[in-house]
Amino acid sequence: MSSAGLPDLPQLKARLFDRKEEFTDSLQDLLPPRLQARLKNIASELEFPRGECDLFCEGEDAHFVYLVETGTIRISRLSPAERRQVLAFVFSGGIFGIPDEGRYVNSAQAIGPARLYRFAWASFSGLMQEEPDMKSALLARIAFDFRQAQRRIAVLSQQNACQKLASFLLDLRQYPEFRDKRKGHVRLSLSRSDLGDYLGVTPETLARVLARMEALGVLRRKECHLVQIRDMEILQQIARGPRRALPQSESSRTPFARPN
Amino acid sequence: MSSAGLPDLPQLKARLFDRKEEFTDSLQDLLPPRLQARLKNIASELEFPRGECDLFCEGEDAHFVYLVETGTIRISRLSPAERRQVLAFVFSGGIFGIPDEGRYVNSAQAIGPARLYRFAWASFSGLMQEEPDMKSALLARIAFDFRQAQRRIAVLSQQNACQKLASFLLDLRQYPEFRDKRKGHVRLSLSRSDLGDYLGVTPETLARVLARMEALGVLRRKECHLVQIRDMEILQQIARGPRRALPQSESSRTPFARPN
DNA sequence: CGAGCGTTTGAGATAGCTCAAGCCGGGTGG
DNA sequence: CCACCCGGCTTGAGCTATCTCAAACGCTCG
Repeated sequence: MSSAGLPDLPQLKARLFDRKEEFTDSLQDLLPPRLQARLKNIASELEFPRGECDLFCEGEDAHFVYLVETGTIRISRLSPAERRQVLAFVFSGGIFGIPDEGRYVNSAQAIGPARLYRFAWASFSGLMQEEPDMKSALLARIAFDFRQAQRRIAVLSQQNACQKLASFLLDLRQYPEFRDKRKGHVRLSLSRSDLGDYLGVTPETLARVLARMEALGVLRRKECHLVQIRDMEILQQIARGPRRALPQSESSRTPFARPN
Repeated sequence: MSSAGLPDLPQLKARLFDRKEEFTDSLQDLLPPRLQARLKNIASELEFPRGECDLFCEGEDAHFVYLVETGTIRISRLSPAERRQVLAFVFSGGIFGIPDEGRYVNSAQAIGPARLYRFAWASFSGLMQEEPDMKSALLARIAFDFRQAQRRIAVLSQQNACQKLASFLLDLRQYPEFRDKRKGHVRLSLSRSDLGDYLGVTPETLARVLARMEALGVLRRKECHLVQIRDMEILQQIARGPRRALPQSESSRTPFARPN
């Protein structure tokens, strides 16, 4: 779009609480066909079956970068207290595995079936040196990921469990792979603990929050990995509302911040 | 360093809980002298007095990018519930104000005296198009910021108030501008609410946590913006420890997770 | 010297954690 | 085909860290 200057950087599409409907920022889409081809040239294609598959672990020497074609990749890190933090889920078009001083700083697993492109880091960075547009595309993508991370910072540190879940569900709707055929249905192809570790909440709390939302009529659990959003309006109100309602007064604004 | 491929990307130096002693990732340091000069050519220099100064607000049209020479910049965002989240503090060598679709997504204020370089976005991105190394440096810096954000995600969602404060203090030691002349002294040039909004904790809790740490002999409050670290060892243990100690058992591991 | 802001301390309320038990569904073996 | 078992999910009960509101304190600047 932006005619002058960088024709690539300003493509990013994430705002804090105002999500957009379309939401693609896949690396490929940022590249002209010629570069897509060059990229494919140095790629090897990987296919993963159902079930979890480790791709790499934090601390390992990093030889490859990955690009997601289909599926969901879990990027996580282990705290010294043995607790896992899920930093992000990477979907179609996302890139991951960029080294820091030659090593991976995070771990990555495919959860469920996935198709990936894998690039040797040497060829990948060589290609970037030859092709400035390649570098720009990566820059745009990382800037996008950075903004996503900033949104997560805000969500994690300000929102209560309900709000976090609501935010997550609203985020998911951006990704076509999660929308079920029937309108309003969202497929959670994640275990509760994956989701809990992502939202900074225990699986038990997650279950309770789901139950409460169901009681409120906001959603319905069809199977434990399929939920039907029944009231998008309220879901959004929940995500936007205050963490805690005013203790002794009307609960008019959000019917959720004070659940009892 | 890295001879083959990208001579710039792998320079990043942040690991999750294992901080390094030196910690510079300033944009300038990533540039050869020639480019530093070109950059300075398109810069205008800004000087701010003591006290808070707004640089820009989220939502505004973005015309400038900023580079910090000295001082501390607070990058923040307002949630729909009127609550401020401090996303980051930017120190010397940091860059901020990169637009998303032509707009700022965050707000920025100088807290305390500061010197900045300001670039018109058009010239800045033009320079990046001409000079691939410029683009690489920006890429490296944003990748660095991204990793910082990931660390913050882990800290915010796993750590309790004590741990967050401990982590913050340990982080600060990386930045020379915060080390007081006397060894072990750290100058908090931030208000308690700034720090609280950064750590996702109320100012009251922050005060209590400081008091507890003082009682434990980990640190001492000299003035309310100057603390002396008295036991670095324990401070690190606190930051690494579990969020909550095992309810009924020895408190041998960390003397802090269960404070009473 | 007083006003006013930022910090600290106190008291009570509460959301989310931990531990523990029940539940449900899918896969396996008889 | 059924019974069983196992892992993941849910529900329950109690506990605690942190929040909220409110008051005391103490600098700093008129």
